[in-house]
Amino acid sequence: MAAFRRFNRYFTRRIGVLDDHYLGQDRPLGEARLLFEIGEGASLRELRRRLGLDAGYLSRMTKALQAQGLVRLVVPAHDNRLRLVEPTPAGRAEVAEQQRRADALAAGLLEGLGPAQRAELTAAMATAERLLRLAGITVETVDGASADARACLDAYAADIDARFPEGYDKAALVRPEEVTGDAGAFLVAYEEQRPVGCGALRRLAPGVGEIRHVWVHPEARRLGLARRLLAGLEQAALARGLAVVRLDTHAVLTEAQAMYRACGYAEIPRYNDDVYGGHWFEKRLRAEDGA
Amino acid sequence: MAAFRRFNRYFTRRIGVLDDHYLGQDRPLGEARLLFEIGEGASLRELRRRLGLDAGYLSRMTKALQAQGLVRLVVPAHDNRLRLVEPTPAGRAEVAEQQRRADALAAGLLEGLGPAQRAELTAAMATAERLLRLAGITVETVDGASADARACLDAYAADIDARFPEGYDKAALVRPEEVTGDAGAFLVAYEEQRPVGCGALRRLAPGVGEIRHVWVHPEARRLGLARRLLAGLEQAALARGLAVVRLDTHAVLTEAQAMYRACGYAEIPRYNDDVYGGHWFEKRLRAEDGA
DNA sequence: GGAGGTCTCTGACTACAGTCAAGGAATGGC
DNA sequence: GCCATTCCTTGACTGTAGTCAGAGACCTCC
Repeated sequence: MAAFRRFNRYFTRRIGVLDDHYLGQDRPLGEARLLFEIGEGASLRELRRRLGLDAGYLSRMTKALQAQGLVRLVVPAHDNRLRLVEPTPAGRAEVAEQQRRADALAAGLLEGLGPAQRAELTAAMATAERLLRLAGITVETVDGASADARACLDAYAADIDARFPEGYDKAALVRPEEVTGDAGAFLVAYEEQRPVGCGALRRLAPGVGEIRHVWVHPEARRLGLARRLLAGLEQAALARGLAVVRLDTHAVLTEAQAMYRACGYAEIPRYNDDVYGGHWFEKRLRAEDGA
Repeated sequence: MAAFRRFNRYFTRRIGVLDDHYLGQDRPLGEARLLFEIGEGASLRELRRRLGLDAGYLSRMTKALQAQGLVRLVVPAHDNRLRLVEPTPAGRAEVAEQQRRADALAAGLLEGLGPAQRAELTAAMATAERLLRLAGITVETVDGASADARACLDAYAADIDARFPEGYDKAALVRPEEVTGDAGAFLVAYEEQRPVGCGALRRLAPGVGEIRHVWVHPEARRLGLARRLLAGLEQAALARGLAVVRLDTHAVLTEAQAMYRACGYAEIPRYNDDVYGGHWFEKRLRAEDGA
């Protein structure tokens, strides 16, 4: 804990401040950040949400960037209230220059290290980033019909539709009422208010639950999030008096199968007529599981 | 490199900004930082140097803190121009509250992690900090009579005086002219403009140099800095046509002996009449050493 | 006993970051 | 067709950070 705070202080002082300062250089920091966030184009609404800025403040900064010839404002056809901000060639060049400067700064910071030390540093940072991200993700029970739940399921369906040789029919997804209240549960994992994973639990038979649709956003994989979702679903099952949970996976999802085995699931014979099923698993839950 | 920048961005956004923001809370960030830096008391001059602030700005902020009853200004007896800033009990309480808040924030960030994951995170951060610090340290050749060189040698002498059972007589230190120009070299390692280590090279005989006074500040140990200093001295020796370097160490400095062996030094018979010598080492240099 | 330098304080600024409220234009639901 | 809502813009502010120049008190060195 003390070590954590120590690192934070040291790192912020050495890198954080510098980074921002050099990035802006000849331009107010707010504008530089905004320009960077615009990227290849974004709506003002989106930028306001993402950066948490006041509408008036954002409007003015955007105008300033426009006056400098760095961005263009266009009105989208489908909604005349909105404004899309797009970088001009000059704006793109400016961002590239920002990146170049930041890279040069980073290179300068690493100058004193040999290749082996750099590799060690990179590995340590990757580990720290992975764990910090995982620490920042919260798993919440939401209504199966909520927008976030539907968005996750849509992404899940699109994801496996691309991976299954036979595709995936969205009609096979759980219905909201199956995962609500006593019947079951729907969990969504949030990273900085953005849903990045989900999992569903439904009642299969008395005392037996089924786990379905465990999914993690591609950008949030390899953090250990699927295990957290699984543990949360197991806890939800126990809370509903379901001492046994089952699930099936498609034959192509080999990593998923490995994870279920590692989490105490044992392969069992086919228990349903799911057309996508290739492997069936079961786990008997005890109170300490999913804690 | 990309990973490095990625981590910087992520970390700054997640931790750095928050940290500062929460720290200040009901007080301008500048004042909060200043109060923290004052610690148990400091002179305005010192604070100005350390924080890189404008004299007028600092004066005003200090006055503001004084008006809030958080610090006291006293004039030191030895120089009436200076002002010492000391925290009042209320100021101390304020800093403690800052710390408490920052700790709570950090604890909140780590909440989602189990003990094993926390340990992994802490280890990764310690590694990253060690390497970043090492990367930020520069080794420079300075005049043996310079203030920094003398400060390092004084610290070195005090250090080993405490460790040698028989104490240490400063008369045994190299004289500035022995480590100047063609005769030898004096290296000082700087971390953020502060000298944190040194090493001396002098000519012992034609083609033979002697390395002396390799020292690292207690707060900069275990970074691998002694090896860098040693490599720098070897390079300096080669540049002066000294293909062989020797050195001696006291019997109690066992870590130093291990380091010399690891760096290619072989123990040899006594080659001088140094009263502090307990082990004598030699290394034949090749062009690639010390590069 | 100056002369030159150091240290602090004060006044007068500037720029950036951010907030609040009013209002116009457009949209969507009824 | 109306009304509430959304989205953006504009004007009027506030507070913080930071700079610059001048002046007074004091110190050190010669």
